[in-house]
Amino acid sequence: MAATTNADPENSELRTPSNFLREIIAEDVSSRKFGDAQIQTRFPPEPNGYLHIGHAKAIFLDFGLADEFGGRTNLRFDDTNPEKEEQEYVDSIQRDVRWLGYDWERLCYASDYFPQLYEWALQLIKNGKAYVDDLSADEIRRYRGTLTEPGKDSPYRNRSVEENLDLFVRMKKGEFPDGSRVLRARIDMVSPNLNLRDPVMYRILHATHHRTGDEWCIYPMYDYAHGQSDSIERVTHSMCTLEFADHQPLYRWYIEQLGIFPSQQIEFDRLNLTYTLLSKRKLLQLVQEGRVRGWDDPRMPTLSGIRRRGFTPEAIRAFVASAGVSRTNGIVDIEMLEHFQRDDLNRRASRAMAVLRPLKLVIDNYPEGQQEFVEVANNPEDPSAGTRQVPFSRELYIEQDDFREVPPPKYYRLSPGREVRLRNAYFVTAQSVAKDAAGNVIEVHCTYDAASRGGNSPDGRKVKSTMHWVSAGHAILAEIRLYDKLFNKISPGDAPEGGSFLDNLNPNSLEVITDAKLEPSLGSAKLEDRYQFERVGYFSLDPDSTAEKLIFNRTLALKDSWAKIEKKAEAYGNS
RNA sequence: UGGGCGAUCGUUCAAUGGUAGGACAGUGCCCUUUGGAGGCACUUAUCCAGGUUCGAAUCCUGGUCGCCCAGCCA
Repeated sequence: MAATTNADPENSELRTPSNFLREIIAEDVSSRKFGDAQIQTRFPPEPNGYLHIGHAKAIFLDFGLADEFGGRTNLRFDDTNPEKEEQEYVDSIQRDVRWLGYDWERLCYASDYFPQLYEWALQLIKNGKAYVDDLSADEIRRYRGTLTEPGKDSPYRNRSVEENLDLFVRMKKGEFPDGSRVLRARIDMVSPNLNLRDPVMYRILHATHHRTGDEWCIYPMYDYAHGQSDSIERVTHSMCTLEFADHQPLYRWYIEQLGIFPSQQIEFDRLNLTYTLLSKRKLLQLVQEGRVRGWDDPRMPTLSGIRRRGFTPEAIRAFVASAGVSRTNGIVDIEMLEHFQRDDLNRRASRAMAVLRPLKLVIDNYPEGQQEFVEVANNPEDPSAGTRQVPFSRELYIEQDDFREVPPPKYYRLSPGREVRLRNAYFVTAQSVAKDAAGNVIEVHCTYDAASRGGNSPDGRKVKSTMHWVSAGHAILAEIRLYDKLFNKISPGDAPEGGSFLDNLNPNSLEVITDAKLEPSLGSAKLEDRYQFERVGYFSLDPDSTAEKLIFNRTLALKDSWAKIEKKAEAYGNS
């Protein structure tokens, strides 16, 4: 299996109308640019952090496009910098790619190509295309020139092939300390493209690599490793993000000098989301400083974070497909992601009743000690999901928000004298309230209409509101974690004057409710189950959950038009 | 400021010289045993100035604005 996307053109769900990447590939296929070679792509993360929603776009494109053209995709770890890379990240990346719904043809590592890359470096030296430079990092930077000034040649640029060979071999043997020498490509110190001003190919790094251990003490740079790795894997279309566009001439230069398979690089725009930070470095900082609980904190934009939050791969794929691809740098509204997630969950999530902030509701004319079961649809969107029995009794919990002693305009829920429907159960009319010493309503007393069982009155009486409820005597207790945006600024990476991006953190991004009341069926919830707590939002079990203590995460709240009305009223001066 | 890339509704992606369209967001109405979902409708865009053409978002010229590049990171 290559990928679980849509090889079938009939299945248009994930098809965007058209995009420039698909057109390039289609053109290359019809012109037989690569002869009989199949379309080959690769997803090439560096294992130096966890994958995030931005990577989902690259994954979707790399795997999805290859699949569309009957091609294959490799997962390749770009592990050329041992100082930042770890096995933990290698593992998490594989887990996340699979979770998104993709499987790779081959699992590759740039480090597997170290011997070949080394041989090729020797070849370039012999051809006079590479040299060992003794300049310090600082000197190299100064010799490179600037954006507007040309660079100048290193005094070591014209060493003999023999001397370069000798020095490079000894670099590999470990005869020199870190930073003392580098191998550079001999290209053009006055090129307007800085990447072509004799770029470094190898640096000395006496560091232990997570896969090759201490076998190497010289490591190839990204530019020297990436194109050749593509070429080795016979990658036809090497898609990467826009910031690498300036590297393309160098990518081609190495391949041409070596005369190897002509992989081609194509750049597309990165995914940016409002209120979302997608910088690996800054996400790492949040984790290291304990600003979040870890890489999989449900507020994190990492795939492991949003997975824990309850997001689904189907929704993420649909979102990424719909957001499209281009070469502009824009920022997609986070609400678009949320829309696709709600849309997916609305179709699939089992409905349940849960009261987050309980208020006791007592039905005075319901016989004490009596209980009954009402039949409830598991998913009104999907009759095949069946029904379940939910216990009902004299004492219930309703949501605090669902009762107002003095109802504001347009408030349809329960208030003294008003009749509403308890979902799937009965009509009730509020009669009186009980208050604590501070004057807070702690109990609402009501009467019910026994003839309205199931939720309809035989006389055709209408009510304006339907509310969820949980039988007090049957309720199970749970902790609920409510999440809000991690940052309260559209572009969280933009630091305020004299501050840092941490100043943009939303102090209220996590709210924990410890005494939510759930209907009994929720007691058997499993990690992979998705629920809609009716009228509240989408929820799923958190891995912290135990048999003794249920913990649910709110994936997303339901759209709330009453909240909108309330907010508007407030804006108009509480009229 | 040298080089590269780009510019279409508020946002995002289409339209490949021939009716500027979809999605998200927003607004209004309808419907509803979730103030959810659904349905209908509405609002809003081709960066600017010239040119080519019967016809330009698209091609040409010149501007303007934005992003990226001066790691022995990727």
